[in-house]
Amino acid sequence: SVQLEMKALWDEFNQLGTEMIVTKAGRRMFPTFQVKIFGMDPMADYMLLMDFVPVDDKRYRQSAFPSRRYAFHSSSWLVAGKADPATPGRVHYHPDSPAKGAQWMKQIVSFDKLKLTNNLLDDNGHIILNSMHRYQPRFHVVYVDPRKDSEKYAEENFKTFVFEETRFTAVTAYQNHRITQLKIASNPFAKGFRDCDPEDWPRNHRPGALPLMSAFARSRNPVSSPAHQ
Amino acid sequence: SVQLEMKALWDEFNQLGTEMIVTKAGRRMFPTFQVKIFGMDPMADYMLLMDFVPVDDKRYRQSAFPSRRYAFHSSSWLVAGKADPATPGRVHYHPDSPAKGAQWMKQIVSFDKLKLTNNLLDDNGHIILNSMHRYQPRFHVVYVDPRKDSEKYAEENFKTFVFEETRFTAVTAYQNHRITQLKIASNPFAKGFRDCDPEDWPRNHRPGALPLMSAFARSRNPVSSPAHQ
DNA sequence: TTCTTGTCACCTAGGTGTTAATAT
DNA sequence: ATATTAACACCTAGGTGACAAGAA
Repeated sequence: SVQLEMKALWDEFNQLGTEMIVTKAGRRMFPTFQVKIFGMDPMADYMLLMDFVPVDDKRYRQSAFPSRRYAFHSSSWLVAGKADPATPGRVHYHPDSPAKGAQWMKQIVSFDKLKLTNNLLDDNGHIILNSMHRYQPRFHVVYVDPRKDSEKYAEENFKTFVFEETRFTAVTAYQNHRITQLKIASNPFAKGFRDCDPEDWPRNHRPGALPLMSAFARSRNPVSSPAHQ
Repeated sequence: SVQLEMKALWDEFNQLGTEMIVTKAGRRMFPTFQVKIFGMDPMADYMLLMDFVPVDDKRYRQSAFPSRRYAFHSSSWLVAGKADPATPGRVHYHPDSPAKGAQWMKQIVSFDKLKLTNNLLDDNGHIILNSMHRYQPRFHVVYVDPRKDSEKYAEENFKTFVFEETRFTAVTAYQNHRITQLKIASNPFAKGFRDCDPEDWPRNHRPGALPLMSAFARSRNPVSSPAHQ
């Protein structure tokens, strides 16, 4: 079984409609996809990997609220048509693969080397996504079968885990200002953009104390809640 | 078979009498111990590890040249007596261990996570060394034998490689000023202490063009060559 | 009008030798 | 006199969103 780390944070993002930046060079996800794993055979070898599947066949666009000089986005999504042709469905192997079950289970497994790109010709092995489309990350565990005819057992040696709270829209620039503010508030690398107390975050952000960011986020973008569901 | 990377740099240090800093928190080696490996079974599992053995049973000290106000060291070593009691002979496993032969061979194997400490009570798993003692790094390859009674074959599943040019004296502060200058000139993290042209190093430092540093090093410490052999 | 790109200041994270103070 | 320690400025390396300019 698999447990998603930082679930509280994922939930908070998901509530606003998570967005992930894609760039030509590749951009990490935030939050990072991290899991705790239970119930492996400690002595057996496993490969861990992720892929991303489209949530629907829609292309999104920002609604045409009168935005003064393009400074504000409306933070609500409209369907803009059918999805663009699917991108090459790449897969990201966790760089420690293959490794023993004991190794995977003894600490949190973090996919912090995974990067998202919108460059169809990327040759860095990054995950290629279409901007303005929604995606569902998937996590796969593959048991490395020592038997000679292991291909025959491919089905049973394979297990997939999906956490719906990790869904996101790929974007080249943030659309929902509250997403931006939550990223700034919770990602240590964005600390330079914080203008609130240097306290309270992420120090006090522990499982159980969930909606810490709400008040702060509310004070920024006056536009109401997103319509991503 | 195993090939030492950056051999030219190691030779240059060894010629002056290599010194490695040890600290309580742990200090990396420079140069980093890196090797290219050939002739493994691509499909078999191997563990890679390093340890450090005393070169002799001597304790060293700086000679008592009249040094004005402790500003200069003499850069020559005297035997100060018998070695201190041996430290716990720790071992450093390359963090990618175990891995397949194919994985180890496809790129340079770097021990850049290895740290040296003089703290006998260290609990970070660092290599514990006695300051003012000389050490020989050793590199070991262990074949992970899939057989049930693999312990019986421990001898033949084990291979050790020693590069004498990687010998060094553990120190808490540099003793030979020419070693300091060569570290500053060749270690990117010490760039802040360079006062020469920002060119020429390490850009031009390629195997085949060896004594690039000699002129620069010569111009600093007037004291003659070391006596570490 | 909407979306994308490249550059930038500002961070995190951590590896350097220096230096002054302290320990032996 | 010699050896060790801890704080420090200055680097490498690379992850942030902001912003202005460009593209569609």
